[in-house]
Amino acid sequence: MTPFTKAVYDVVASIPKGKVFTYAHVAKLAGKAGAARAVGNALNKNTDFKTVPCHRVVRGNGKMGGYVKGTDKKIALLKKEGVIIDKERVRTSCIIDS
DNA sequence: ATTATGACCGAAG
DNA sequence: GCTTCGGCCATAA
Repeated sequence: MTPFTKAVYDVVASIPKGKVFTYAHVAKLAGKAGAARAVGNALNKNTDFKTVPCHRVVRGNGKMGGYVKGTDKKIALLKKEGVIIDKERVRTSCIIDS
């Protein structure tokens, strides 16, 4: 595991319940702003939502990125946690992209 | 060092 | 709205 990946995990693990981060935002908090693509790559190798709730990370436009179980399962989990979903899309109000 | 890859992003049609 | 294209970045080989 690389330092960047570790940073990404730490950030993702700090995402509050009922809210979601964008890949770009996670990248920025990880110290590598703009490395959204690299973030997705790191999450792809570790789909442990027990230690890393990767289902709380969505794309900049609110659409789903990827998920081992499929975007539908990811949406179901988010809704279950209290995140509002609009037609396969996360409500902007629930996305933390400061 | 160079090439290839991927859960991305923004602009253009 | 959606699709396509070019550009970004960290990793692996």
